[in-house]
Amino acid sequence: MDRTKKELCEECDLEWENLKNLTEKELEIVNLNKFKTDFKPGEIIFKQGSPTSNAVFLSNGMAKIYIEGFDNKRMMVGIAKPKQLIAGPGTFVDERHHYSVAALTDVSACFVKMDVLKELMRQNSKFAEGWLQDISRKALGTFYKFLSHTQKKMHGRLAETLIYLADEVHGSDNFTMILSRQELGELSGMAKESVVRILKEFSEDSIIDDKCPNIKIINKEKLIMVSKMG
Amino acid sequence: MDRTKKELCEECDLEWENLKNLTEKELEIVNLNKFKTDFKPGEIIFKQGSPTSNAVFLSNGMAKIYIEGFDNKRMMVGIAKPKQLIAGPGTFVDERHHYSVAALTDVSACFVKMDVLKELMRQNSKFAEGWLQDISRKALGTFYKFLSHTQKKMHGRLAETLIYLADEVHGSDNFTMILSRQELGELSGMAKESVVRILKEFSEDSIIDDKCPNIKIINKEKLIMVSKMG
DNA sequence: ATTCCGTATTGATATATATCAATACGAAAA
DNA sequence: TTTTCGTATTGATATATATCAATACGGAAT
Repeated sequence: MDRTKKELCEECDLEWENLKNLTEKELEIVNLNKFKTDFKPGEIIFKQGSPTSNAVFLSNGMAKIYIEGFDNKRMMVGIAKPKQLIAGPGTFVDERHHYSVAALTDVSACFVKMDVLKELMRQNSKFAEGWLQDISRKALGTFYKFLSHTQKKMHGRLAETLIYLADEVHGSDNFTMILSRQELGELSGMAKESVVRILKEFSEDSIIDDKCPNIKIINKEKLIMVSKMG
Repeated sequence: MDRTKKELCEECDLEWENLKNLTEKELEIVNLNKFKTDFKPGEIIFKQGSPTSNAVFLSNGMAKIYIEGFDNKRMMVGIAKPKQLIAGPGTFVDERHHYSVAALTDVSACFVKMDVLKELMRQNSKFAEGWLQDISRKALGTFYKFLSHTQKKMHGRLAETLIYLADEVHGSDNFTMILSRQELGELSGMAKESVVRILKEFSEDSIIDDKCPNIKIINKEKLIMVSKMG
């Protein structure tokens, strides 16, 4: 992590959808109160338990969002990409992060003072509503993930995870797997060995093509079928 | 359900904490746009998939909030009490309920037009912020429940559920169990038979005293211990 | 009081899944 | 090139938990 690099990053101004609800003047304030930092793979962007003093936007790269639970076990919540606000639900509750975020690839991140965003939220009701929408959408996502973890079996959950990676993260059925088997397990709620075995089954059934760091979904229909209660 | 009973219900004006952020005038608007309905145990207050046209506040009684998942299985999210806003995360996303709510006891509920609340949210930034806090707090709760379902074993989850019922729902270690074993299972993520067996163990270990509809937590320390990774 | 029906309880069994242990592989370092 | 080390893979086994089946219980209806 290189905190010396502190500069304006014009290129990520309008990344978060909700920033479009700000006026020129308000956006200016945001620009004056942000700074950029770079991270290498594996480096922690912020840590569970630390104060939510800044909101984070990735301008480049991907990061994993995860909770450090009991017994040193981790639960991965999802993968953060550019255009998203990363600021946990603790922001409006206890001003503490309730999960950690770590870079998966090279990452450029913009930090924006949370006080500034909160103040803008109070001034601009469109912005407030957008933020409500953002939080709601994420809560809903967590909800459904919770449901599938509770009710689906491993095959279904792993299929779901692959679909998530293809559709939501990479936007393609042919992508480079940036997660280790361990991490895939943390994301789909199973042991790494189970990930390996099921991935192998999917390969044998010609549902996916798993060439080391590259994953290609061959039979999406079947994968979707498995994900719905496989 | 008796929809003919439509009257102002003065007694529940200030129940939801966030309503305190409204002015007299704004509160007046809320009062003009609400109506009261009564429900009997088992009756559905609103159903998953239906439009979020109204926010609901209970002025009396308790209700279960649950998701109807795959394969007719249910997942109970929690128990709603008076003083709380019941309006799922769909409100700001797709204007659909993502869970159902059904009365567990006799219930009196106030329905308030969602459009009215949303408009007030746009006018009054304190109210908007309060709503953000409310949603965040709930999201955080879901988060931790998710974590414990993923990482704890049955004993820990059931202990946690009992603590939830005592502390959050009834405010006493001595309460009447309003949930069936089936429902207890839906709330703690296990089969009803498992609930029965573990409850019996807790009784044998003198952690609880289970006299049919009444539950008394005798050894809270031990129950807490079990809940933390039992 | 007797019947009836849903829920609770109990025991036996099946199944999903984690854990443990051993080995293989592949990239970085020497 | 060889060594080293973390990750991946595979197989064997243990364990948690669900499911199935039978019975018991308690309140509502007759």
